[in-house]
Parts: sequence; C-alpha cells; structure tokens
Amino acid sequence: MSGTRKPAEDRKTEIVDTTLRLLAKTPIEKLSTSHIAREIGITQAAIFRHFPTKAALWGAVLETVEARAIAAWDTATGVSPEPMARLRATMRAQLSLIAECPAIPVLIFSAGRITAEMAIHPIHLRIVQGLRMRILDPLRAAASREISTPSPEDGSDLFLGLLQGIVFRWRLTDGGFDLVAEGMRLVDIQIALMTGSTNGQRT
Amino acid sequence: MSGTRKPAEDRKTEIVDTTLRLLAKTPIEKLSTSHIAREIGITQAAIFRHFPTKAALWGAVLETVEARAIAAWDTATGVSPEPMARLRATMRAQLSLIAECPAIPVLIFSAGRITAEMAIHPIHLRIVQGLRMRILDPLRAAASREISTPSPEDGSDLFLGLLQGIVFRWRLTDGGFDLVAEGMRLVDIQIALMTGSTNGQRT
DNA sequence: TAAGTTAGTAAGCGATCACTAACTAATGGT
DNA sequence: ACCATTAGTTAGTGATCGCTTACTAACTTA
Repeated sequence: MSGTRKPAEDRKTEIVDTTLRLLAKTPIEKLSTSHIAREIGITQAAIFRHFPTKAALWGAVLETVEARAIAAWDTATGVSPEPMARLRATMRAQLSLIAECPAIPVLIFSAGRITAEMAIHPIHLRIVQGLRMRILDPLRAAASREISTPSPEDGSDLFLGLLQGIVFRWRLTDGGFDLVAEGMRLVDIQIALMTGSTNGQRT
Repeated sequence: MSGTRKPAEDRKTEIVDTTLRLLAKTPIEKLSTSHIAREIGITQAAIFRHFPTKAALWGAVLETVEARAIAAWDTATGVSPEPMARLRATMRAQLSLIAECPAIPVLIFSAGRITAEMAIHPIHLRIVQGLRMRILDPLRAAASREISTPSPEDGSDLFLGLLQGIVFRWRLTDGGFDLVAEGMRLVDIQIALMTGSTNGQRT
C-alpha cells in the first residue's frame, strides 16, 4: 500500500508545515512525534530519518516562522517611504501573519522554556528583536517631527505591547474577533495619541 | 526518616505553594507530580491523596493566584479616590505581584499549552477579566474629563497590552531589569499621552 | 484502651514519550 | 535491466507520565 515516497527535502518541509498546522490546535506538550507522523501518514520513526532529535524539529519550525516573518516585514517596509505608513504596514503585516498562522503566538508565548528551549531560545530572541527593529526604525525616522511625547524606544515598547496584548486576547477568546481589524484600530488610536492628531474623534 | 505528618489543609496549601515556586524555574510541561512530591519530601502518590487529579491541582494553583491577585488589586484600589491614581496603583500592584511571583506569567502565557487546559480556562478568563475591570473602571471615571482620545475600553486594552508586553520582555531577558520601575515608567508615558499633559518632556 | 479515621508509603499499572536498530522496497543513474 | 542509494517500515528500547491498589503508622475519640 502506501506508495508515495517523497524526496527528503519535500518531506522535511511537509513535517515542519504539518507541525505548524497542528500547533494551532494542539497544546504544545501534547504535540508528539507520533501525532505529527499520524497526520502526515507515515510512521513515527520516519520523523527521525529527517530530524536527528525533536529539538532539531522545533528549531526548523522556528526558522521557518522566522523566514515567513521576515518576508512579511520586508514587503510591508517597501510599501511607502512615509515613516508612519511603514509603521502601520509593519503592524498590519504582523497581525496578518499571526491571523493566518496561529501557531506563531503559541511558539512566541511559550518563550519560557519548553524542553527544547535551549535550541529554540536564540532563534526566538532573533525574531522578537527583528520585529522591534522594524517598529523602532520608523519611529526614529518620525522622531521630533510627527511624534510628540515618547522616545522611539519607549514608543516601540508600547506598540509591541499593543501587539502582544491583542494577540493574547484573540487567543483567549479563541479567535472570536477580527485580529487585523481590531488590531489596526488600536494601532491607529495609539498613533493618533502619539502624533497628537485629533483623528476625527470627539473632544 | 519522614516523620512529620501534616493536617490535610496545611499539606494541600504546601503542595500548591511548592508548585507555584517550582513553576518559576521549571518548564510547565516538566513539572510532574513526582517533581513536586520530591521537593516537598513526600511520595508522589501522596499528592493524589489531596488532589483527585493533576488537573485539580492546576485548578487549585490558579485559584490561589486569583485570590492573591484580587487581594493586591483591592488594596491598590483603596489607595485614592482619584481615578488616575487608582489606575496607577492597580498597574503597580499587578507589576509587583508578578515580580514577586514569576509563576503567574508562566501560567498566564501558557494559555492553551497545558493538558489540563479545560479545567483551567474558566479561572484563567476570570482573572484576566478581573484585571480588565479594575483598569476599565478608573478610565470610565476619568472619561470626558481628563482623558482625551480613546474610549475607556480601548484605553484599557492599551494598558493591558502594555502590561503583557513588558512582562513578556521581562521574561525574555530572564528578569534583566526592574519590572515595576520600567513598567511604571511606560504607564506614566501612556497616561501622559492620554491626558495630553506634556509630562515635563522636551518638545 | 480499643476502634475508627487519616496521612502516608511501596509497588506497580497501562499509556505514552523520544529515540534506535534491523530490515525492505521504491527511486534514479548508468 | 541492474543495482546502489535512501525513504520508509517493523519492532522494539528505557524512561517517565498520571494514577491506583494494598497496606501501615499515627492521631483522635468513645
């Protein structure tokens, strides 16, 4: 039976993709190699022909996430030369990325040590630092021009918090609202607060 | 050896407290009943004399956290009748609580990561909703008086995000900065943005 | 002091975990 | 058409998980 044997490269990405997909629905501690293999339709042992350890699989998953994130950020950055437009595009890109790959926050919020944490932590740090830079950059460019009160660093912390907060709430409510729409609404509010524009609101 | 037999009530709270303490250093998936029992100095089976299942233990842990949080929030609320002072006190209380009980964010961020999630989720929701109310309340009281732009609901989302963001960063850097001090700095910045006060900054 | 309750232990249950060794069969180059 | 390579299987390993059973020592109380 069975039949289809895939080249290692294809199977490897299939394993990673399947892991990411299952991670959106399965608690990370319950996502065993058996579970992944069963979903793909191969035996559990076959996983270990492509990854020496499970930690290596987690590493590959994180690196895939990093690559997707960087791609999304890059297209967002290229949208406009205007700093605040770039900031909005980056925030939107991150929200969209998470909306269509809910496994990302699962991995991000598990920052505090899963068993394979040692293998994962550096990649993890790199992703967060990368996003921070993409937010910090337009805030620096807009500093002492459009932005009023906070330093670019503090501003980026506020925007990062905004992201984490709404993603957290989105997960708590099990995706009960439009992450991108609600997120961008808050982003615009925060931008309005910082630029001092009245934003068409009352008062 | 052994010797000390404790009344069930005492032992029960000892198990919960030990779990909370270990949770600050141990990955949640690695925190087994054996681990907890070994730390206390009883057998693993003894855990199950006090809790019918491990999920029940997680439930008791969460309820203890809830009780501590509510106590901290209540003393914070009683500090001043001024809305913004109450808001600051609540934010400070939450930051202090987390600083001295780092297990709390481990539990909070592990939403959906644990096998016993079903038993935990309602308590979890209650805690987050409780905090949201304590933040929403002073913002409503200050609405159309001191606050300029956002609605109280959006404002509380921004403050909740601020909390989650800085706690997340604090954990990522392994407690590498003063959570309360840095957190309150951001809180004051956000308050300044909302009240429109210049806050003694340049520009 | 005898009887009952309670907190504890020792041992082991079945299930599942990550991982491995030995073998098999599909694939692709010559 | 052959044959080396290699993706995959079968069948295990020891460790550890949550949890149970059978028993015991200590405390309480009639």
